[in-house]
Amino acid sequence: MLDVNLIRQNPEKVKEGIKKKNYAPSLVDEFLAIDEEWRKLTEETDGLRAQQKKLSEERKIEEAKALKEKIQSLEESLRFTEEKRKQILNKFPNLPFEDVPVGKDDSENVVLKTVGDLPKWDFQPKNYIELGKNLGIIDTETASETSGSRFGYLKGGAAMLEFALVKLAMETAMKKGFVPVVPPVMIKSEMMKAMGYVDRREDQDETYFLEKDGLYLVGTSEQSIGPMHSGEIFDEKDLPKRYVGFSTCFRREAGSYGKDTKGILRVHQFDKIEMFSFCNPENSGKEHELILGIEEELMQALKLSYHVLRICTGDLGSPAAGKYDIETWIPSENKYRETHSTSNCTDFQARRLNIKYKLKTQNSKLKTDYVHTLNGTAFAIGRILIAIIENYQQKDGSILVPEVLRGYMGVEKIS
RNA sequence: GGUGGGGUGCCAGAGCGGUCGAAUGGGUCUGUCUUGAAAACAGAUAUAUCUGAAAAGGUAUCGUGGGUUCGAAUCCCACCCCCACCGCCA
Repeated sequence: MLDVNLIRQNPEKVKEGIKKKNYAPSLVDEFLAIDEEWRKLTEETDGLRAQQKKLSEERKIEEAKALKEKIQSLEESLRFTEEKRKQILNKFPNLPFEDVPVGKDDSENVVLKTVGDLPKWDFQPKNYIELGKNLGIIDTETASETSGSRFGYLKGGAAMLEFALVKLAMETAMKKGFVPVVPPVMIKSEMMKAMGYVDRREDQDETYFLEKDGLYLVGTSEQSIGPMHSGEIFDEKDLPKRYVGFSTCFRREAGSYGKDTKGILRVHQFDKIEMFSFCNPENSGKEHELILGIEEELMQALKLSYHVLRICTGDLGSPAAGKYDIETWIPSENKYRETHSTSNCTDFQARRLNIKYKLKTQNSKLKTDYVHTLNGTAFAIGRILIAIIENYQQKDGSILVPEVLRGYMGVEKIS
């Protein structure tokens, strides 16, 4: 949610910001109009209520009675207007930081740096689907029988790789003060809304909703970690609050028919380790760098080639003000593909979740302000598995286990 | 799934139709006292929103949403959540 006062006082700036994110600037005018109406109604209703209260206290029951109907009808239109106002306000995306490159979509993201060498082979490398099938560690055919398209079984070495990756990611993040969490994967709709993922039709189509229970399946553990502190006020000294969550993630992939239909790159269900941080607004820039740093550390530990992208305004998504992606080299596609993403959502989610912190002002008075929230992928299992399998393949079709994972795996090779 | 109990401010806990934004205790903060601290004493201590330059004032908030009433923390309805026990279950 955006700060109402920002829209009122700085409509041009807000227009400019949302336009960069491909939202219609007219949203601002729409809001200002309804806001004006809402204020008028509020003032009127409050005045009448004050009158009624006074009469009531003086036991002028008849006179108070006369006001009742008027107030009730005013309250009704106030409720209606309020609801509409809220709806419009919720349509606003977070504003991008000034230094985010302006662009219409993912084609205009900017490569910040490229790290690691591309693998070289003296044989014809295979893609992970073939490798995984031959080794019997990835099975999408059986999965399509049991569950339909875009599902997969990870077996044997692939399953063991997952657990090794989880352990590595958890341990790495824990060293930086992240508390490990296994969160619920079903959350209430109000929490999903607060995280800013179901405001628009397109977003709704992406999530699974359990009608009978009124619960959403999370698309990332960010959605259930954010609400952990909903309604809380932190002491300044308790920030940052860092979590690293492991959870299964569910995505309908409704808008991606025909895209990446084979294999496990784009599936309805995968496991992911996700970092999440609640922090002092002053430090959110630094915190973002920290999270990106951990992602890179993990990539370097796996010795995979990757590059870091600064995501442009048009590709940011609703809650983020700034975002980096890491794309990892996928030999069979001869290109880098997205494996990690980290966003600074500033106070956008905190406003709706109502998460604040107490700070001392200069004259040592206490006041509260919203925290900033950030999230970032440690490992998205399916995708990082693909990268490992392809980049570490051997001539005989076996997969060398990356050195850092051998201790967890107990083997050097998957064959 | 069943039965019973319950959700009140930072915490504990009273209130069960008006004078209640809410007793009392604890905590926290400020001041007095003190070389310093403790103790004692005095005072302060919610949030949101509207009007206003400000001072100030209005309104709303006792799990959530409706309703009854001139008036609701208090009565009614629905929902959510928590606790205990029973059943089922990894």
